[in-house]
Amino acid sequence: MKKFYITTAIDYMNGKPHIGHAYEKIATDIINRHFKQRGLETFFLTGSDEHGIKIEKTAQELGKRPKQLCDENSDSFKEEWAKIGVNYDRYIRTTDEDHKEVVQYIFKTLMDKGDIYKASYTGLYCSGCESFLSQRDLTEDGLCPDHQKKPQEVKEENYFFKLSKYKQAIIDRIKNNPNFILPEYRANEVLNQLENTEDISVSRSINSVTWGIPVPGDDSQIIYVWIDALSNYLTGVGYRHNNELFNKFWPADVHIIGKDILKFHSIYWIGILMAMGIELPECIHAHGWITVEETKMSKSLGNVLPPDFIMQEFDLEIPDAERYFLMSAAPYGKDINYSTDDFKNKVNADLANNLGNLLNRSLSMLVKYFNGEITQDAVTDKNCELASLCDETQKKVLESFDDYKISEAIESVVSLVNATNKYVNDTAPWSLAKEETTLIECAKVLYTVLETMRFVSILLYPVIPNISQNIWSQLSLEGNISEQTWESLKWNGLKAGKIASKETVNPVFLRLDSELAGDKKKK
RNA sequence: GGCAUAGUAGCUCAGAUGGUUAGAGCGCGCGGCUCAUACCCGCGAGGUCACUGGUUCAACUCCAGUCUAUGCUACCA
Repeated sequence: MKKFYITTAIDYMNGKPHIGHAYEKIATDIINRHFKQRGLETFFLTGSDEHGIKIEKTAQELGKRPKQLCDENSDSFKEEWAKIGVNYDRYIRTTDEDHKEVVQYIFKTLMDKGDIYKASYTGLYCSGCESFLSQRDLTEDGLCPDHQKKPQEVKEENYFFKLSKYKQAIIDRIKNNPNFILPEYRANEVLNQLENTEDISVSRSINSVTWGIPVPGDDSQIIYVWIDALSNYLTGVGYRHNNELFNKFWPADVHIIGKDILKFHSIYWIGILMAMGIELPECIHAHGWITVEETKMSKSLGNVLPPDFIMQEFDLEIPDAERYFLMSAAPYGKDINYSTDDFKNKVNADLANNLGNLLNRSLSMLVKYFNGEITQDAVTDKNCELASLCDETQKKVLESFDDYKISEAIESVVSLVNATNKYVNDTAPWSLAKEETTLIECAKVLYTVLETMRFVSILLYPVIPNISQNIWSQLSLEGNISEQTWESLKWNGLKAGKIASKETVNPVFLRLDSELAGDKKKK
């Protein structure tokens, strides 16, 4: 069986989760669910990045121990992921024992190999922050933005990674693999940055950071958080601790990350793997930001919104609409904007009016004209127009997901739904039901529509799992929709028999009432 | 400052290798249907394809420049 290994970035635990974190996890979850449907054995890794000076400081301010802060925050991340339907296989924490071992092993191996060496480092040190600042952290006057003081030049012994040694190999890798970095235009940025790449410092003095993994054999140094963090992708699938798992899943098929950390993944991480002689990931996919009502979210603006804020705003019990909007509003990779109106319009139009109403009208007719029963002679063969459209649609969905283009996949299914609504209008089963002679035609039309709905529910399941399950149940189909694979996408999956009654037909997604939304907004 | 990407209907966006009247969805107007979640279907209005030049029989599509937005990077500091 083929495998599929997908990861998210691990989130930094010095704060609570927000919608930006959620966007990435949802995208990853959707891709993962899709590939599982294809019959691949999948592994979905997410987790938290827990070391470093900022966490140490935040914990101190709150009067907590760093580990305690991370325990609390990682719990709230996990809670949020459960709320929005993110189903991962492992939640890794960089404070996990197996991870610490892996990081030290990597560091030691590279030291032995000579790819990590000791050298002195001159940096700008702010005594207020108790840490080194880079040029770009400073204000225009060269002051520390937090303390309004000029940082001092301090010399420190550090360990360095010989990144320059792998520079050319990284450049070649990117140039020879057009899909290595997605979206493609980001690859240029990375190549640009590579031009000026030098060896990087991979440790910090214990005098500036204590919360981290010590350099093996040198307790005066702490391993740089990025080396620590990036290695999670190895630990997460059992590197050095579960060979069977590791051999099955490594290398990663795709790292889903934000555009802000592309450099670390496509340069540092690739360099380290090359130095370790470990196979490289297939693809690094960088997504854009979410803006809310055209405003960038930031802590300083105080407009950081929680992962489920859309659900909260509209009092939604399931995350489907939020997932749907975030993934269909813009192509993955670009920035997307959330606005209450856009959300309402999009979700009402696609999920309630087109998808939900289609199921509702067709099942209602089945109940009304046939007592909810599909008779054997109503089962149509696959030569009908809609059947071949279902076939085309699944091919398009497959192609879109090959390039991780979620919004494109959604669009294909939505146009199938629209075509089905048109089909119902054109064939007018309510008229066919009036004459005894055309009753069988009516039955066939309804079967065709409901069978199409079965396709739609499977195709959209990765995005809207709860709504899809609801459709699945209302069609009285057996089993759970999460177990359905691409194999189920064959015409005539819906069998003859009584599948619905007046009581079982219910809207799968109600229109968002405009007045209700208005009230909520005023709060 | 350098490099990159983008600028297409009111809004969100599609538009390989230049070639008939520039597309979709939403919104808007009109009409139809009545099975349905005031839903669905059809028709229509609406665009100097950022701007200016150029190449070409022909440019939204190629070239140059300008403006704007965004990203990466640099330096000034």
